Amino acid sequence: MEDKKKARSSCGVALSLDIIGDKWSLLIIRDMVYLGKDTYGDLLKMDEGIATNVLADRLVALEKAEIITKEVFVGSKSKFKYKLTSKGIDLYPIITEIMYWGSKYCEVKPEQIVIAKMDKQNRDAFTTDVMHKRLKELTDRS
Amino acid sequence: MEDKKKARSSCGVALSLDIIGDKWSLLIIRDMVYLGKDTYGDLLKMDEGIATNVLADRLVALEKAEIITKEVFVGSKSKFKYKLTSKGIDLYPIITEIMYWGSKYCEVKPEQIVIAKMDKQNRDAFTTDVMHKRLKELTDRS
DNA sequence: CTATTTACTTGCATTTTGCAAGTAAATGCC
DNA sequence: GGCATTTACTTGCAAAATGCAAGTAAATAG
Repeated sequence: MEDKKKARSSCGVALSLDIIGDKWSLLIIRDMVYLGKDTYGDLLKMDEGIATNVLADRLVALEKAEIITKEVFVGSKSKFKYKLTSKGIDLYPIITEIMYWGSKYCEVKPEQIVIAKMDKQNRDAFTTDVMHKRLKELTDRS
Repeated sequence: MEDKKKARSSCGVALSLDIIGDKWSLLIIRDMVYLGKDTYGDLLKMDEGIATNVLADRLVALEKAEIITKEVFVGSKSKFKYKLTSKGIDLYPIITEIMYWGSKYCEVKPEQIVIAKMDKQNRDAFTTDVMHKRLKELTDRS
């Protein structure tokens, strides 16, 4: 029953990384917030090829951390819908900064170079837009 | 000799996480950019208690990724100095966003709550200041 | 009522991390 | 010069996280 590991320290960076500092969590959040994915099946199809057991495991962990919620689809019993909480949506600025760094220093696909060329103000506006969209979905039908 | 794993995809987020998406890299960078640490010994003393072999391993990986450089101390042969490159310093905005999220949602130490209460403009200014300081050190004596 | 979809679980190999101890060159001190 | 200490690691082994292939089980579709 007990499974929360003890934190490494009380630094905000370390505490955050204890939750999302693994190989997959942020990629799951990325697809949810940016592409709007909300089912196990869709997330499983992500470009990077996450293993079935790892995805299942991460979804449980993210739910425990209150970053996502899980609910059954209306009018269905075998489909589940995963949704970001506001805590989860708030991870998007982190993802944006990571993407920006990547588009500056790694060989990313062409579309992302557009982001790299934006100035900070435009990037921030873009980020805020995506977050507002998700936050709206969240509050519209709660 | 060959040890570069193939990338999971060409997404900037995934490419970045292939480099810095482990339990320790960003904590090492944090101490270097924020606390100015530059030796193996100092980094080993970080609050979170990194293992000696893991630190050694990460330093090699970060050097290969051109995020840090390693050089001998002037006037010494048994001390090495690790320095961030500009690519490494550019990771700081990511760390700032992670710290901000942590200070908003985790139980961080009191000092960091100050950061959480700043508005975005002030946080960005703070981040830029720290980066400028490190960049200056880097260019002053290259 | 059979086939397919959806969301997983299970078992096992590989990789990464954690922990304790050991090493080895350089330096400090008398 | 010689011995303790500092500095920066390496080594060996245990535990945890990830990767891969296959299997399962309830619900839905036709």
